[in-house]
Amino acid sequence: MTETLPPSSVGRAVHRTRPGTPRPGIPRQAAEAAILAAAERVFGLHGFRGASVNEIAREAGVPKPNIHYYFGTKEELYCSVLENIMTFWLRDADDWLVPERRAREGFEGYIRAKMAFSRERPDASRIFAYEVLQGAGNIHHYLSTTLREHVARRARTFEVWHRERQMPAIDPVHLMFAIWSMTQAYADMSAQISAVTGHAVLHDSDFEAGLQTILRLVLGFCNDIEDRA
Amino acid sequence: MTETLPPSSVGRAVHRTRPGTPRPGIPRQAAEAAILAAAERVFGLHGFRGASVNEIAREAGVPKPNIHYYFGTKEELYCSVLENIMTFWLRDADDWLVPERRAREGFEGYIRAKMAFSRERPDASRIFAYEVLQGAGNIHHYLSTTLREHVARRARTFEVWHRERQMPAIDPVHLMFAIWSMTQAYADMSAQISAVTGHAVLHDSDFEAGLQTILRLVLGFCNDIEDRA
DNA sequence: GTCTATATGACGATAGAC
DNA sequence: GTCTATCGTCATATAGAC
Repeated sequence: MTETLPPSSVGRAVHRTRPGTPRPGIPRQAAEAAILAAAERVFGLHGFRGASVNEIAREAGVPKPNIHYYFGTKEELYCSVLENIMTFWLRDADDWLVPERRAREGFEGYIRAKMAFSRERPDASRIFAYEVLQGAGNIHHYLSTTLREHVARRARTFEVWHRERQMPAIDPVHLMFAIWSMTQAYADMSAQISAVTGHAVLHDSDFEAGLQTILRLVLGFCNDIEDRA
Repeated sequence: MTETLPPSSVGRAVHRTRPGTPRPGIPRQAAEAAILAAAERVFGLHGFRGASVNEIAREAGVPKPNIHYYFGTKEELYCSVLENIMTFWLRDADDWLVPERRAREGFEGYIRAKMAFSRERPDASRIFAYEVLQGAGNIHHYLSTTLREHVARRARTFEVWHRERQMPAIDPVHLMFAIWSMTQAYADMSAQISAVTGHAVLHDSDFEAGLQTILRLVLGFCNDIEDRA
C-alpha cells in the first residue's frame, strides 16, 4: 500500500507478464471484465482498505482465488481499476476546452460532460476521490506528468480566449480545480447533498439544478471581461 | 460500521455512562485530548478502515488498551472525533451569511473562513470527506436535521439579498455545495493540486490564488444582478 | 486453466496483573 | 486507574487437487 509504483504508468496489469501464464483465453476476458466492474463498485463504496476481495468476488460471481489468479494482489487489481478510470477522466477536455471553440460554448460543454460523468459513473469518481484523499500515492507520477500537461493545454486555451477578449485573465490551475471540485461533488458528496435535499438519492432535477448553478458561476465569470478591460 | 447511531447526536462518547467507570480524573483529560488529536491526524490520513488503533496509540503516546478504556470501540472514538469536527464546521456561516451584512462582504468573509479551515485543519476536512464518501452513515441524522436547517437559514439570507437587489435569485442548496466543494478541495484534493503545481505541499500562495479564483467566481455572480433585472 | 482448502498475519478487543 | 500479554476474528494470499 505504501510502495511506490513503477514510473511508467498507474501500475498496469502485471498478470499478463507473469511467468508461466499463457495467453489470455476466451473465458478469461469475460471474467476479467466482470471482476473489473465489480471492483469499481466495491472500491467505490468502501475505498481501497475498506473493500474486501471476498466482496468483489461475490459481486462478480467468481470464486475469490480467481481474482488473485487474474490480477495478482488486491493492490494490483486496484491499480487496474484506477487506470481505467483515468483514461476516461481526461477525455472531455480535449473536446471542449480548445481554442477553436467559443469560450462560453467550451465551458458549457465541458461542465455538462463532467456532470454526466458524476451521474453515470459515480463509483469511478469516488475511487478517484478516495485515492486523492489518501495522498494519491498510486497515481502521483500520472498526476505530475499527464495531468500537469493536460492543465497546461487548458492554460494555453484560456490564454487565447483571454486575448480574444472572451474571458478575463485567470489562474488556469485554480479555475480547473474549481470546476472539477464543483462537478465531482455530485458524485463524491452525493450522500451529503441528498441528506440536505431530503431526496433518498440524487434525482435528475438535482443534477440539473447543480448544473445550472455551476454554469452561472463559470459563465458569469466570462461576462466580467468588460469590467476589467 | 453499518450500525445506525442513536438519533440524538453523532454518537456521543459512550464511555462516560459505562457501568463501573468512575468520574473522569485529572490525567484522564490530558490523555483524552492527546488521543483525540492523534485520532484526527490518523483518521484524516487513512480514513476509518485504513486507520489502526495501534497507530493512533503510538501517535498519542499512550498504550493501545487505554484508548479502548477511554473511548470504548474504535467506532465510538471515530464518532467522538466526527462530532468535534462538525461543531467547528458550522460556525462561520452564522457570522457571515446573514441578512445584516452586505452580500459581497458576507460571501467574501465566509469563503475566506472556509479556506482558512482547509489550510489549518486539513485532517478534519478529510475525515468529513471520507465519511461522506462512505455514504455518511454515521452522520446521516445530523446532516438531515442540523445541516438542513443551516442551509435553510442561508436560503433566507439569500432571499433577502435578492430582494435588496444585491444578488440574483439562485438555488441556495446548490450554491452552498459549490462553495463547500471548491474550498474543501484545498484540503481534500491537496495531493492532486500539489502534484499539478509541482509544489511538494500546498504553499500559502496556492491558497491565496485559490481564494482569489473562488472569490471572482462567486462575487462575479453577484454582479449579474443587472443583466437579469 | 480453474477452484477448494488452508496458511499466514494483522487488527480490534479484553482479561488480569500492577 | 493504568498497562502487559493474549485471544478471537477476518482478510489476503497460496498450495495443490481437479
